[in-house]
Amino acid sequence: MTERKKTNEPDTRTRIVEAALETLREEGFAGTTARAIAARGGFNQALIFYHFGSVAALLLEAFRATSEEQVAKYNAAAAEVGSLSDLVEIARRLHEEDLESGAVTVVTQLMAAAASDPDAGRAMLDRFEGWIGLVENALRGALASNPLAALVPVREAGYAICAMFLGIELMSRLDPERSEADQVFAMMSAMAQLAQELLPKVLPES
Amino acid sequence: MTERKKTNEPDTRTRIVEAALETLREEGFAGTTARAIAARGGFNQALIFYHFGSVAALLLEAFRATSEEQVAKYNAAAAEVGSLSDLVEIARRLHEEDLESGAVTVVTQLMAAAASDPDAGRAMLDRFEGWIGLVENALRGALASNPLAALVPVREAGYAICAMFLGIELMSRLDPERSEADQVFAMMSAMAQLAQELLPKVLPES
DNA sequence: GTCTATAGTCGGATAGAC
DNA sequence: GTCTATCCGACTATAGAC
Repeated sequence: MTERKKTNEPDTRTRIVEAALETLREEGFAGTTARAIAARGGFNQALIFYHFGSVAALLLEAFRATSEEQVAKYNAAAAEVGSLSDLVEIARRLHEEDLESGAVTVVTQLMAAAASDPDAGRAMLDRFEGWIGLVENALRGALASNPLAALVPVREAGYAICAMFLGIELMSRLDPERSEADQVFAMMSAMAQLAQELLPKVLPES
Repeated sequence: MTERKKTNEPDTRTRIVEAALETLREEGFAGTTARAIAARGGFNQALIFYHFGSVAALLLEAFRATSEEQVAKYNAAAAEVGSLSDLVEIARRLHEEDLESGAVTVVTQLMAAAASDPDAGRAMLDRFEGWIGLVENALRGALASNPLAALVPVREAGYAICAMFLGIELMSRLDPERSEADQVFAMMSAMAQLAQELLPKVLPES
């Protein structure tokens, strides 16, 4: 990795990665060309090939960077999860922040694009493992004081929750004004509340 | 609509729509060009523009066609749903059939592509309403004999289930060999079973 | 490391013959 | 309705000056 100077200016690689993410978010995968990225970031198109070799390699690196950043950010929050309600609340907050940052939108765009390229698909899945693990951890915390813990396979549930989150993001972006994500999170919050109240009555402590 | 001849040969519009869906499934959105569609279907590229005006218009029409077909097909099954377990089983079957047909993969590809085009996004969302309604109906059937019915808002739950399904499809396509969809459906089946056994004990009949 | 310029390819779309 | 031929713009990627 290149040394970071003590200036406020990010180095070129970082600027390129950030412009790539921004383009992916605003223009979608199909609109994320070397020219579009360079125009958005205000640098020369040829720099992308000098620094990353190809647009595809840049996008993979950009996904790695944003995944690491986001997972680190939410892992702290996940460690504090003590109930299903907490878990829903984190998900809600992540969604809300994504309306601005588009970090998850970037994931759905890259996943859809990688669906027809086995190598890219495998690479994406490897990197997405961090997200699933994040949810698994949060889920373990959420179930710690719940008799349901013995009955819910955390891996599968984490996978399913990630899937739902991606799907909500995909649908919400189609027409943000008609997004029903808020109501969905409210519903899940109510369900979590219900599960916490009712389950102890019917399940014995393990 | 053009009259259907009494031959086994589908008319040209149909052939084009089918080639477009096949291309979308095999090559992804980025690879779905007029030339690729024509090559796959064995017809002339110019026919796409003669019959549909543009590639984008063709894809929208293709989505309409496949959605209507799939929703009609599964609406019959949805009407028979009498429990949460039935609902999970339908979802599992749809997923299994999608491994072959790719009908849902097409939806995720078109949704991701439409994310950066507000007009296309709204059109996609309108047409996706049929899928949400399908799940809503199945859910009503699943909850009919369950005290949970009074507590679960069917619209939100239907939306969430659709989202999860799309997400599972998106993730599964990245590397079909590493797909965890089967385990996820098994987990949901167990949860449905559990809900059916336990909830009546703790919720009064409404 | 960053720039300009350009080669080479592929895409949407149309004109016009049949 | 279907074909051939083609225009033209946009793309990735590279060569080479600075």
